Amino acid sequence: MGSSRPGTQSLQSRTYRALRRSILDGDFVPGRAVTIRGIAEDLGISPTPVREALRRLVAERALTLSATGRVSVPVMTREKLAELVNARICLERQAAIDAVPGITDRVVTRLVRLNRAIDRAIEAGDHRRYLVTHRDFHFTLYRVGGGEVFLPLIESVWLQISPFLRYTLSGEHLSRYSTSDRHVEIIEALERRDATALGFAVEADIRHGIGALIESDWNRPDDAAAGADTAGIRTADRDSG
Amino acid sequence: MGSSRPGTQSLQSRTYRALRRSILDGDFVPGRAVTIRGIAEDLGISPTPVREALRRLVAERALTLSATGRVSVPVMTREKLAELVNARICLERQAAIDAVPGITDRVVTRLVRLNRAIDRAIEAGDHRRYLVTHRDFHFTLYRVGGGEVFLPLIESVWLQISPFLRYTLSGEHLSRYSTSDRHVEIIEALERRDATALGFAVEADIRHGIGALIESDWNRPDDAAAGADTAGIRTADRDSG
DNA sequence: AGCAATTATTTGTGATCACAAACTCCCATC
DNA sequence: GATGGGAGTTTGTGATCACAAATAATTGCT
Repeated sequence: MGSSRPGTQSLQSRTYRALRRSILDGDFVPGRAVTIRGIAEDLGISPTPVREALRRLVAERALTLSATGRVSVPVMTREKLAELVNARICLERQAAIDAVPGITDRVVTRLVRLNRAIDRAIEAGDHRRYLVTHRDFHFTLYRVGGGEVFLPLIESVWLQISPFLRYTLSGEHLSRYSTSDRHVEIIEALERRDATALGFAVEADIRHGIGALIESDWNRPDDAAAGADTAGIRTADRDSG
Repeated sequence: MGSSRPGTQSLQSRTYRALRRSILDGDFVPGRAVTIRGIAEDLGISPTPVREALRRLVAERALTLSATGRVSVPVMTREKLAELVNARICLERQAAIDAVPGITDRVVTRLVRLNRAIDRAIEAGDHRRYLVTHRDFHFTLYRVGGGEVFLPLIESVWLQISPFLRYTLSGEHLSRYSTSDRHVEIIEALERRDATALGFAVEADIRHGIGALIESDWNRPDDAAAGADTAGIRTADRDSG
């Protein structure tokens, strides 16, 4: 309504999408504080729509709200990562299984193409492109059967994991923990329309792709996290009661 | 910061909790439009914190945002309910299983007491009290092992189902589809610390408690939904892309 | 130099206002 | 009587402002 042109969507919405994409692409550093006015100035808009976008991301657990009302990128802990992996497994396995009846050869072809794109990104060492194509692969599958319930839940979990991937999936990790071979299992199960095998393949993909990193030394300090609370999660959400 | 007293929490937060409780308790009628200024006037506050609270509930999928920016209580469809039941099963089964290591006799005792309270609410035909105690039973269990990942996801699913329960769990349904016996199975599995049996018990509880209603004639028109879009879900979320 | 207290700046919160789009209601027309 | 158009009202959006709390910077003291 306050839009200048009819076709234009709200500023809050565009701000939300921009921030969300930045988070998913790994641009947000865990522990970093995010200020309303700071983003508003960067985008050249008023604080109002920025506040709404941030609150929405907080509601989706992509960002955390400190006890003082400060918004920041959450810091990962081993316990939280283990929970996130569990959540990914049970949600995405179900979403994949639900997709089976709607799978067409066209979808499988697209997944094969995306998988090749993932391999190319890994070979090129292109971290950002890896994240994008990898995300595209999974959500292309889940979108087939998933409606308006599972996809938002899965997206919330991905948003919570993404800032953490910034550290783990860089350098040698990117090539070592390649998920490509697991994706081949997924594709083969899809070609056979084998829901059970697909479920196991998805679980294996998630568990080996991220779960293997739980025990690695991912908790190294980071230069960009200076001045932030690195002692643990300060996700003292005032509204959880 | 804008709080008048130090101990007081934000207006937006209190508004959010009030609306959320109303939704969970079944006070919100599916299809009904919710206006920012309307609620603001009811609460005697400015539209600003109300807008934030509503946007948060929209982000948690408790309310839907129409293409024109109007907030309303979502209308249930068979497909969506089936998805929600699936989501409940996979999330809550996992949450229950994760709770097993932390189960103490104290928790079991409390669950037994809550189950008696549920029975009393059913006998008394107290719909509201049934919803409250039933919710308390489940979340008491999930809180034991669940951290900050599973609980918000489960809460989001419950928020989506709650407005729908208003219609189904009234009158004869309340007594017929009593979940008490399934809860006994849950308690027995907990006493044996049997995670596998617990998972099946939770799944059975959800599937028979709500899933059985999918095929019943729940889609009857409602007096209070007058003037609302009853043809289906108008959840044209502008930000899903 | 190290540390505590004080000042200055930044930041979130909530109210108010202006604007345009959407909705409602009414009436004219077929 | 049903339908289409137009004035009046309602509503969401975003900007701006005032205020208080929180953080940062600085000063003063030991």
